Amino acid sequence: MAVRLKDIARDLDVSVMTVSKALRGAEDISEKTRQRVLKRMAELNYRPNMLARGLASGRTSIAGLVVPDLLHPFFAEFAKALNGVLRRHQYGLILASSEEDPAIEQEEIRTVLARGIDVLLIASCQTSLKGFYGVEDQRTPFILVDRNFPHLRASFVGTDDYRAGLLATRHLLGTGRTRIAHIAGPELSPGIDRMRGYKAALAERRRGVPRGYLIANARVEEAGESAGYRAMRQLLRRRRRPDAVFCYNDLTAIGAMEAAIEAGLSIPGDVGFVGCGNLLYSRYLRIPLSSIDQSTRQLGEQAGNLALDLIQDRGRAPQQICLEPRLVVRASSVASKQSGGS
Amino acid sequence: MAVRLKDIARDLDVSVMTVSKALRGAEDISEKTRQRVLKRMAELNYRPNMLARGLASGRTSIAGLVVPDLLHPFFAEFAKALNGVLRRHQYGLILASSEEDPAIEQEEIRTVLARGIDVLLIASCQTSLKGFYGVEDQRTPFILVDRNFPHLRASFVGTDDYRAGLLATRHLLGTGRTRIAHIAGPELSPGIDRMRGYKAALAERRRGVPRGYLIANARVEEAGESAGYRAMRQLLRRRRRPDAVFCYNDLTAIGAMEAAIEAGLSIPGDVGFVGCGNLLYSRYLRIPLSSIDQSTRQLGEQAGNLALDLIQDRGRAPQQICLEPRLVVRASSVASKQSGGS
DNA sequence: AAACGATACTTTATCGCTAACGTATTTTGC
DNA sequence: GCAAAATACGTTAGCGATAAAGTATCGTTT
Repeated sequence: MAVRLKDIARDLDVSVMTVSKALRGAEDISEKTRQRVLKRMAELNYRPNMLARGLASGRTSIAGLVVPDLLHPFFAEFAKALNGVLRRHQYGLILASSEEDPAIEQEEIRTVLARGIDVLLIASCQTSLKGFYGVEDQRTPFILVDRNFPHLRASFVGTDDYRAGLLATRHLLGTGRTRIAHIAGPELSPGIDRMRGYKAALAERRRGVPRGYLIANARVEEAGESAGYRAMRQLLRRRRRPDAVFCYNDLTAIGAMEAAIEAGLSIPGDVGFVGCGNLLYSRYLRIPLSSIDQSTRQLGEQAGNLALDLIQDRGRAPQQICLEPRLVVRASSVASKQSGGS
Repeated sequence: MAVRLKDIARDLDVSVMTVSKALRGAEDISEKTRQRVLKRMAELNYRPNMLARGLASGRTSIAGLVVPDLLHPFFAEFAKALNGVLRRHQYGLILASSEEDPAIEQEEIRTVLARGIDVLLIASCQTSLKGFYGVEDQRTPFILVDRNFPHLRASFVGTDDYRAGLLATRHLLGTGRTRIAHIAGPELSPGIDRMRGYKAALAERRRGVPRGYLIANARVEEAGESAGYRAMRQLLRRRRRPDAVFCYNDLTAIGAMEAAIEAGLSIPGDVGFVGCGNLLYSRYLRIPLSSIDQSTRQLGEQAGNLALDLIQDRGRAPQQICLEPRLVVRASSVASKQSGGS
């Protein structure tokens, strides 16, 4: 079996407690004994049993992350950055996916909590706060990621989605488009706020949303491209077809552009597109996609740092971190541009 | 605090052990008592403390996964599928990334092992077996994923990479190409085997590898596209430039195609490309990419099932699961095709 | 009716580690 | 030179669960 404190204690003829203290750098240990202990630990390749430590100390050095979809590049990138921060602080990451299903999400939350995680990060797909009761009355600190609940006084790390919608739509207006449609996301904060931004940008020009130009698509997350494809087909059936579309995210935009190309339209000539998320691959697409960059990596890093802070100081007030979105212009919205941005 | 067995035992005036047995469906409990216990558990929303259970029973219901890069769509897709299988069996997943660094990998392996995982899945970036000593002499069963060590008698789940290279290169030969280059991957089993397949396909036509047509790129994984870009630039400097390139993976191919387009070449007219991995986005690229599909999702599912099997039956002999690769032809290699495959 | 076995629990002893307190031994102050 | 304080270690008592073995209670068998 694995080496235990007990083994080292026996070897050195000291108590288990002395070894434990030396390991964790406690104060009341002589330098000499500590060195003896550490030496022996190195020889035996000792690693503390984290289950036992967690059970005894109440801290596991594990963070839990619950996302709707691991495969979605946004969450993959987020998870990677988060994991990097955690690793550097000797923290582990236990991962769960809700598959965009509120019921699974609740179950997964309970499961990871039962594993004694020190902090929970969650990109929730709950449409109401109801589903959050389980988390709230736990002692475990938690951070909402990407999707916020306006009336929940909780920590949040995400994008200013209202501004994202604003920037995207302003950009399309700025390129002279007049009939701008929006393929909206699910009814969670990002989708709602991006739509609000879209409407606000139109309102700045004293415009409203043209009838039938707002496509709601509750299940857009699950099948980004195909939902985008279907939504675009719907838009193309309008009497006056739009000359630009702001899409909830890049995957949606990919599908929407496919539909446009299939219908024989030229991009960005006949119709311009802007997505959101600025996925790694968006620049390599058939028509490089203009997008709103969310600084996903920074989001992951900030979330990691906040998580560590919350563990350190349980009493700390919830903190809201909202990164500024940034427009990246590529060929899908502006003719002259071959490619651009990062 | 959370509800414990002790609380339920007190409420029902039975011993903790009785409650524990009722919970786990042991035989020597009366139906009546079991129902009483389960009822009370439901009322109190009881969840067993998995740390305590793990410590006492030696089984944590957690699998560990160590990958080189979470962001790489192959591993993201694999992880998603794996996680799906595990979730359905009430297993958790603890995730670690080696960032393609053998030293970090070893550290992460030790870390996850110290957390008492029941099984380890690992896509290793060790170039030699040396780094595997730590895993081998543990009791924890493990599965090699994607990257195999030929002389290690261990379980493996991955692709027949030799055949992948063969299929890709045969396809390019079949479209009448005569000067086929290869941008190779790192010196791990997939890279080595795909290259072997490439050479074998050429040999079938009594051809060798033209001088300078084989670009080795040790660090290709870390920065797929930029490495592919650089490699292609190198190929374009040859006196006779290649008329086709088989790329180690799709990311490499994306970068390589960028370089070709930048050099004013037409794809697939002047030069054809085939990648490997068939990423979700490969069909939406500027020029839809022909690729070798690895059935990544199935890989994840099979790995999950094998992992569960290994936990059930520790003595079981190592099993090697090698899925058949499948060619997906798109516009990057054949002019007429607009798009194809799935 | 004694013996047996099945049934349905309970008791005891860990799992490996840590928090909190306890106790020798040395150092310090005056 | 003696008490108080500091130093360095040890003891005890869990954390919340489970494995293994122990014990009442009962119906059955012969």
